[in-house]
Formats: sequence, C-alpha cells, structure tokens
Amino acid sequence: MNAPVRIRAFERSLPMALMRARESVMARFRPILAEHDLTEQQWRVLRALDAADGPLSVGDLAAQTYLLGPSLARMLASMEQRELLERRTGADARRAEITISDEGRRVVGQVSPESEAAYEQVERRLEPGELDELHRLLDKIGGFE
Amino acid sequence: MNAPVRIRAFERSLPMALMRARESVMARFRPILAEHDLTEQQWRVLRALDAADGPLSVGDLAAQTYLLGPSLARMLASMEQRELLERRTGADARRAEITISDEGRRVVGQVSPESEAAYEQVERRLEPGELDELHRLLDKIGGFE
DNA sequence: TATTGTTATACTCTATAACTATA
DNA sequence: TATAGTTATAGAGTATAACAATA
Repeated sequence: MNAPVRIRAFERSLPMALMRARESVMARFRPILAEHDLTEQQWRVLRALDAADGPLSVGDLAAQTYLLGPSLARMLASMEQRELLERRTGADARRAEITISDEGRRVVGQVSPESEAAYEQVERRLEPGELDELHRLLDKIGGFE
Repeated sequence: MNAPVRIRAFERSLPMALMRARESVMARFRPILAEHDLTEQQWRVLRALDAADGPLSVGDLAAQTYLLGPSLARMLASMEQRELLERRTGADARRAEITISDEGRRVVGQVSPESEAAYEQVERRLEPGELDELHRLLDKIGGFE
C-alpha cells in the first residue's frame, strides 16, 4: 500500500509564496505607476531601456522583460507614440534599435524616487543582510547563479 | 549639490527578482496545467478549495488566491460548468458555499504528482535548508511573519 | 531557408463602477 | 444602510499562428 501522493500544503507552495511576496511589493508600487499612466509591463520596458548601455532590439527587450513578442510589439508602438522611446533601424534592417527618449528618462526620474521609498518600506521588514540573502536565493531559483 | 537619485540596478530590483524566480518555476509548471485545460488562476482556486477544511465563500477564495471578485465570479461559473466545484447557498443567503467536487479532486490528483516533480527540479537548485530559508524570507516580505 | 518583427485572433485577467439580493 | 456577490465595460496581457521583410 502506498501512501497517497500528498500535495504540499497550499502555504508551502513556492509559486504562491513568490506571488504573495511580489503582490505585497507591487501593491505599494502600482499606485505610483498608475499616477504616471504606466502599466507594470511598460515600466519593465522603460527600466530595461534606461539600464541599457546602448539600443536594444525587440528580442533583447522581450528576453529582459519576460514579455512575448506580440505583446511587446503593441506596447512599443504605444510607448513610441507617447514619445517614451525612440526606434531606428540598424545595419541589419530586420533589427529595430530601441532607445529610451529624454521624455522617457524624465518619467524614470520622476518615478524612481517614489519607487525607492516604496521598496524601502518593504525591505525594512527584513533584518540587515536578509535582503542580500533573499536576492541570492531568488537568483539561484531564477537560474542566474 | 545633491547626487542624482540613482535607481538601483535593474538586476537588483526585488519585484523583478521575484518575477524571474516565479517565471522560472511557472515555465515548468504551465505546460502541465495546459494539458489539463487549467489556467494558473484556476489552479490556484482548485488548490485553495482542495486545501480547505470546509466550504469557502467567494470572498474567502478571493483573499486566498489574490483574485478580484469579478474575475473570480466568472471563473467560478465556468469551473462550475466543468463540474470542478459545487456551490450551495448557506444560512446567510448572500454567501455562497463553494466546495471542490469529486471531479475537481480527481484533477488535483492528476496534476499534483506532475507538479511535485516540476517543483523538485527547481528546488534541487538550492542547498538543503535554503528552501526553508527562502520561504521564511518570502513570508516576511509577504507580511506573513 | 532562417531570423526579426508585426498582424490577426481568441481568450483570459484586471480594474472600476453599477447593480441585485440579502441582512 | 451595509455586505456578498454578479454583471457591465473597457483595457491590457497571453499565446499561437500566419505573415512580411530582410539576411
């Protein structure tokens, strides 16, 4: 007789724990983004462009932001209309070269201090050193070891 | 002269790290759910019902699964049609009493072993004890200390 | 032929407000 | 009046396939 496969307790589910933690962070963060008419995903794109050294292709962006091509294509179109970013065609004409615009940088500059404050509130829940440890473990899970 | 507010590196963003980790877990998990025609959210509902001692109200479910009422109402209707769950009206006729059905339990029973295997692959990336530590830190962030 | 990106399409979830029924 | 839940509506992301342009 085998013991029945016992599903782990709901509370011990790693995806749920990750989601709860993320939800608790994002709950503080979303209102800030909403004030600037940005979705979470648009913010990811903006951050990635802002952090990049040079232009990124659509594919680069998709990989860095975990967005799918079609979603990204539409978002880029609307963000380009809002002049948050600029796109050029590179030497390889298939490849788009996307960079953040001055306006985009301005928005990042406005949102960043508010977002820092929100993050700090969350991080204050941890003892010194625990944040580093959390990042280390998350990176291990995420395959960035 | 103030130093400019320096946004933390993209890689050190806690929400991004949480998302990457979750994505890496879910990437293995979603195909399993897809085979059983379940969305991530429906699975959360099913898990919550399966783990519950008795019937849950729509509000209980919303809180446990981090879904909004309207999303949940529609999902419950379709899951009821698929006979994954049952609903009754309680003593307080405003309150629905939702329980998992035999069919729902059967689905949970099918998905669970596969999902356990997927989780274990992820958890193998961690040293012994690190998973507990990760859960502890995530709960602290999530406000479940 | 393979790669890069867009368009088409259908579905699902998010979010807010308005509404119904019950308490 | 307040609470529980549903319906309405608009918007946005997900996912797959088909397609165009370029290499």
